[in-house]
Amino acid sequence: MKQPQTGPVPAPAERPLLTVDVTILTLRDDSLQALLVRRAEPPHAGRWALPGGFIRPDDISLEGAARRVLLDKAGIETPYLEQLGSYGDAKRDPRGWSATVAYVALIASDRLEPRHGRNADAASWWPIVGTSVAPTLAFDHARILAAAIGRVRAKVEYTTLPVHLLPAKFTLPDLQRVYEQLLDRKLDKSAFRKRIAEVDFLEPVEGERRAASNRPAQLWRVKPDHRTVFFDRTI
Amino acid sequence: MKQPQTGPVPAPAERPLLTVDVTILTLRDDSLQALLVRRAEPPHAGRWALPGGFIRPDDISLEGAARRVLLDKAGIETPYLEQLGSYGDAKRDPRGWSATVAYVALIASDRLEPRHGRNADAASWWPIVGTSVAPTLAFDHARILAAAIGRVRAKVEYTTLPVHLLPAKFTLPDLQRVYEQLLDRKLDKSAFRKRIAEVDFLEPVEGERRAASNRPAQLWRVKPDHRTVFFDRTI
DNA sequence: CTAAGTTAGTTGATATTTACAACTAAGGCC
DNA sequence: GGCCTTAGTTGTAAATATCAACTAACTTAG
Repeated sequence: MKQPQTGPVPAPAERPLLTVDVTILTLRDDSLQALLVRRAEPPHAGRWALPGGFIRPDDISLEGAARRVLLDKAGIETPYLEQLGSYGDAKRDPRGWSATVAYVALIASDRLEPRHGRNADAASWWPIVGTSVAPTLAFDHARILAAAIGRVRAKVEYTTLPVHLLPAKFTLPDLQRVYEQLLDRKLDKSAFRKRIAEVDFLEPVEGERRAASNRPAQLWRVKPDHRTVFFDRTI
Repeated sequence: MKQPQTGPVPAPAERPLLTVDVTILTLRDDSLQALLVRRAEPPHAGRWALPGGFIRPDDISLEGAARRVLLDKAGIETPYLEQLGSYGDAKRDPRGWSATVAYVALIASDRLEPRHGRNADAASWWPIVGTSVAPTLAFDHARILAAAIGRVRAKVEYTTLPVHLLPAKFTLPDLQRVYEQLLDRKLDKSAFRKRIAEVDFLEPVEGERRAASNRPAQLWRVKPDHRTVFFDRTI
């Protein structure tokens, strides 16, 4: 009666717990920040944690569950969402064998709701310092957060991902500043613009420019069908 | 009684099924091949599938479960193993809400056991054509396999990952041939050697050379503490 | 109304890297 | 010993990156 592929279906009581946890990042006050929620119940009651939750029978998919969590905990809809990886072992949750599917989400600060979903009081934004955040996090969330930061920083080097941290319309100097903040180094203006032009994912917002007490800058938006594109070289 | 972080622990019967599935790749007969097992039991009885299995209470971690599956199904121990991603939704398995954590494994063909573990008769190697394999696979395994191939091909461009498809000792022309096979294009010899030298992850096996009816080539091995390294540029 | 200050956007000169091919090296084979 | 083959290195032209200077377009001060 052997079943080479998977073995028999495990009894319900032997099934591990399965959750999703989301690292939501935004740029506020010139720093990268993550949304954390304070846990009300044990385990780790009182500790800050990544917004997350158990997979429920009415979720349509893992990504759907991540979107549900994002909407419940932060009132945030349809940001950039990418799967980071899964973390699971017998010990990470005292309630039993537990696995979590971690996601990274990016959102422009102008798209944040004034009130963060239904649990606004328990949620707040924390600046990222290095690869972590000031408070001690619940479970293995510090490790997950560090991996999320690492993923984002790595992708900044060779993709257009940072556009998701900007409003719908932005200037090229805006975009360059975001790259520079995330990479923590200065970029050459002409080389930067050449890369952006090469991958051809932006279109000018005709007639609109951002005025200040200097030469106004052209406004751009991402082309309608845009997905994150990769540069031939690093930025 | 609200629990902002995760909600109440779901009743055992509401917990999704959780599996690991592994795409094991090797280079045999000058082609990239994946190990598949034939399913004996429903669902999808008779179909070929990625080796996989349910997470069991005695597994120590997700990666541990992937290693167990690899050992059970293919008699393969400690190859290169990397998490690919997770796939889960309400419909992918008729038995209920199901998620799988997918892994990619690479192994040198000289490390394959003559008999593939305990279910040798039900397991066999299939050449990769494009991004898939000849038989129709069970569940969503075709999609997972395609993602695994894509991941490996992408990483070949900018990492030392292909060393894991070679025996412990190999020559630089051997290594270049592996890169060329995976990338499906010719590489420049001097540029290739420059990249390899830059990242400095190989050491010569002193005194040993591979003889043929021509100039013998230096044998190399990866340095003891080696992990996959990234090139500054593409290979 | 003009000059100064500031940031946007472009251009060009120089240094570095890449691509390509030719070259030398070292073995077996006849 | 000459020839064939593959290993490994070197050199040169073309492409690309780097760096800084330049022009452009606005506001504000006087």
